[in-house]
Amino acid sequence: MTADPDAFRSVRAWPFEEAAKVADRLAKSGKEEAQGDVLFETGYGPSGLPHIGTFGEVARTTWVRRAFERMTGRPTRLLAFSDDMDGLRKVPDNVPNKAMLAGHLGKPLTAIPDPFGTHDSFGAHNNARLRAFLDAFGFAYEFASSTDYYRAGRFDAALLRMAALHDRVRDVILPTLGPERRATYSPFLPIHPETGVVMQVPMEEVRPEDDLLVWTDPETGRRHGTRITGGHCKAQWKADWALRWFALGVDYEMSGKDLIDSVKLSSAICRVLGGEPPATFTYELFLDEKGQKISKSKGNGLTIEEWLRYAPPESLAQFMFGAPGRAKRLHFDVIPRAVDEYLANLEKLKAQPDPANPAFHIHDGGSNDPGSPIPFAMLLNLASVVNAEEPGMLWGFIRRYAPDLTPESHPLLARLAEGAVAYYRDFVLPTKHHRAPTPVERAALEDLLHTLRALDAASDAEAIQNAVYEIGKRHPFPGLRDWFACLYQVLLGQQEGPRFGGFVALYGIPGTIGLVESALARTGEAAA
RNA sequence: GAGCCGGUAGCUCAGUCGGUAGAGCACGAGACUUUUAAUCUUGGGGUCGAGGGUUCGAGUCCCUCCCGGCUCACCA
Repeated sequence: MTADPDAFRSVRAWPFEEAAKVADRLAKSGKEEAQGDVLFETGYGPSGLPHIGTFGEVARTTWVRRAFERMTGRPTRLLAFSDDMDGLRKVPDNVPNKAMLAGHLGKPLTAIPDPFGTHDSFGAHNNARLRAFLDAFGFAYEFASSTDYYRAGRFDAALLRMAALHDRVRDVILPTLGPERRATYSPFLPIHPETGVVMQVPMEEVRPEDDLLVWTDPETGRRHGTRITGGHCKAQWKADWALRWFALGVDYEMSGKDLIDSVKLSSAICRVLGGEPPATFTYELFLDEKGQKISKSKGNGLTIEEWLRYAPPESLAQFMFGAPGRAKRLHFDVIPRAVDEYLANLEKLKAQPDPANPAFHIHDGGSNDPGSPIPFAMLLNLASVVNAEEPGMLWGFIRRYAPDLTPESHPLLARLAEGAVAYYRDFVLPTKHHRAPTPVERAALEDLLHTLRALDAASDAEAIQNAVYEIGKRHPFPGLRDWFACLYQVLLGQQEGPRFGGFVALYGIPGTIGLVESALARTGEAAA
């Protein structure tokens, strides 16, 4: 597609609307020609490991970034910024060596040994996890470590400027704090020269001309002088965000609605420093199936591993694309719908590259993926009907439906078949109830057992079906329907089922014999 | 207290530029048949949360209110 700014401006898709915001901001601020790359940022807290929200934020930011490139033709960068210099507040639950970590509370994550023992520091470990996560999805980004940036002096000029404007920055922040914090608050957090702890103490003197902060350790009563620059102090969170925006010239950053106040405050600080805050975007948080908020400690909601167990990442991207400004329920039940929406959009994309199509963004403009001619919902249904234990059973039916489909020709379909089997195994199978046979049914099943053992292993579905049908007629069932209902309820544990001969042919005669044997061995209440 | 999002069929939701209210599921009826359905056809079901405004015309735009959910007011 040729870059035609006005055409893309009118596209009814939120990434283009966001891209227009970025373009307008650049035009207004006069940065249009001044600097080169337009900078998009996503930020990461120190303690959190990458999760499903991380995927959403990076995917969404990437879509805005690409839309902006199409709209303006300008080069961009995506900075994945890790706030790894932040002090460790509490020992996380999900790590080894908790006692060791407890001895390092308050220190920057990059100054704490790695509890996993695989990296130079806890911060480095978390950073590696983040990068591996982003790489696994093929995101294009540039990683940034806060510690590295501070130490390399990339914030020095901005820090000195913030020191020179110390009172004005405080004036912006203080009204938002409670009276207790207000008394001691400083946007500067010096690193203790002896303990290495990130200190939250009042500044007695802020002397940018001497590159010096003066403060007192409340524990020892000793006064310290700490350099402002060179990584000897860091900025408190909201000031830190503003400092970063100002120093790096961040043009776009999105965040959850829990950070609305922080965005406002950091924007105000950024302006005090003399910068223009980035174009920002607030997305809604996700809820679980009951409408409760997703909380890692509660364990509700859905992890990204769980989603990918049942469906490919494109379907998760489809989910993340839809209505970011709306609170959406994120649980297992939304997966089939997201998959089928994605499949439909993929087909539309292949027919015509429409920038309003979510798949256009997910595939950065186009795709020649053969997709899946079979909807995921149908595969799930099929998996349940045939009691699918592995994808090959689904493929037996798929080939009958469309002989030219193979896992090789349609890898996405193959992935969906695997997901459907997993979904069936995890959600449908546990609810199945194999009832015990009645005396009449027991006799018929024994008859079936002998018949199956006598059958030629190469018998086709029709021959098996006829044999099963004859057994039903030999025994005193009120109707043949009851014989087949017995087969489904006793053997498969479900109310309905596939044509039985076809099922046996696919499932195998030995396997079916096993089902009958275990059903006959089962004791317990017979159905009335 | 401040802010964000929502309220449309029994359920989950879609509804584009303001132009005669839609889908899926569920439910009802029918067709097909060696029991079945990855089959087909079809039906019923709506105060679009309430009120006002703009308009020839409002689910849609504006204002007020009600209800529900969430977030922030300590830290990041």
